[in-house]
Amino acid sequence: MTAQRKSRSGRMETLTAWLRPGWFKALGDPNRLAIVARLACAAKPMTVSEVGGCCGVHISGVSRHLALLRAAGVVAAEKIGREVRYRLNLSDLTGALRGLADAIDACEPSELCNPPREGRKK
Amino acid sequence: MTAQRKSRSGRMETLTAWLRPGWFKALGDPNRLAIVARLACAAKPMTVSEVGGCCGVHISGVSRHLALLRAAGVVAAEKIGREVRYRLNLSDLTGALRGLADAIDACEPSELCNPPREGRKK
DNA sequence: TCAATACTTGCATATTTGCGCAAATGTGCT
DNA sequence: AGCACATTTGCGCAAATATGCAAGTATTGA
Repeated sequence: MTAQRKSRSGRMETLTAWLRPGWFKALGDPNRLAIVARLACAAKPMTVSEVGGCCGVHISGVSRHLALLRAAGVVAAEKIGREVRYRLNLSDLTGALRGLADAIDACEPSELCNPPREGRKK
Repeated sequence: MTAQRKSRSGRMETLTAWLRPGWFKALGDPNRLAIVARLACAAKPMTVSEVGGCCGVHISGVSRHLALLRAAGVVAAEKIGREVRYRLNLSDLTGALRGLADAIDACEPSELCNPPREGRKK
């Protein structure tokens, strides 16, 4: 059993569980961040076309960005008729941020933190 | 004056101030995350060679990763003799994570969140 | 049924990125 | 000075990524 302890927000966590490259990678693009920002301030879920207005990218690119954010768990999608409404995964997102912060604080100089593997081939 | 309010952690913040692509990009690589994890659990600052053990990458690659993390403000470096000791920017890191979480929570459906520009040309 | 609308996906292209190797730089030691 | 060790940097390559355009798939409405 690895050393863990109650965090500020009352969860148990291990650092590496929060260190997901794909998650950060999803947020590591200016246009995707613009999309996230746009969704964060939206009163309600937005369609792809609506979201598209926030960055000067072709609608197909926006669609791809949203798909990627969805795959990373940053946003959620719901298909309604011929349109798809995207919204920020609010609690997951803030939960991940605070969880990671807590995990870093709670990190003891003993647990060997092994790298998450997910990236390129070599 | 844009709408802001005291956050859970007592700071004032705007969402876009925390949404820095370069920061997420720095953390969006498996090997760099491994490095971060390694440094997080380290009792004291580590040299490049020491850090290198945590991921199967040539030492020059590790050096580059650390330089990138440093440029992003994730780690700090101190040159001591012929070696360079890297450590996690602990408070900055957790502060950014919680600050962003707070900013997202505090985000009102009114402030237009304009995209941070930093990425590729077009 | 037909056309318009909303979104996704295949493809080609340009750019970025991660990597190893070798050379360069910097520092300590004898 | 001469040498070993630590780190950085130039270079080239292969893989990944972002993007636009065009074609494909649904779905709505006339």
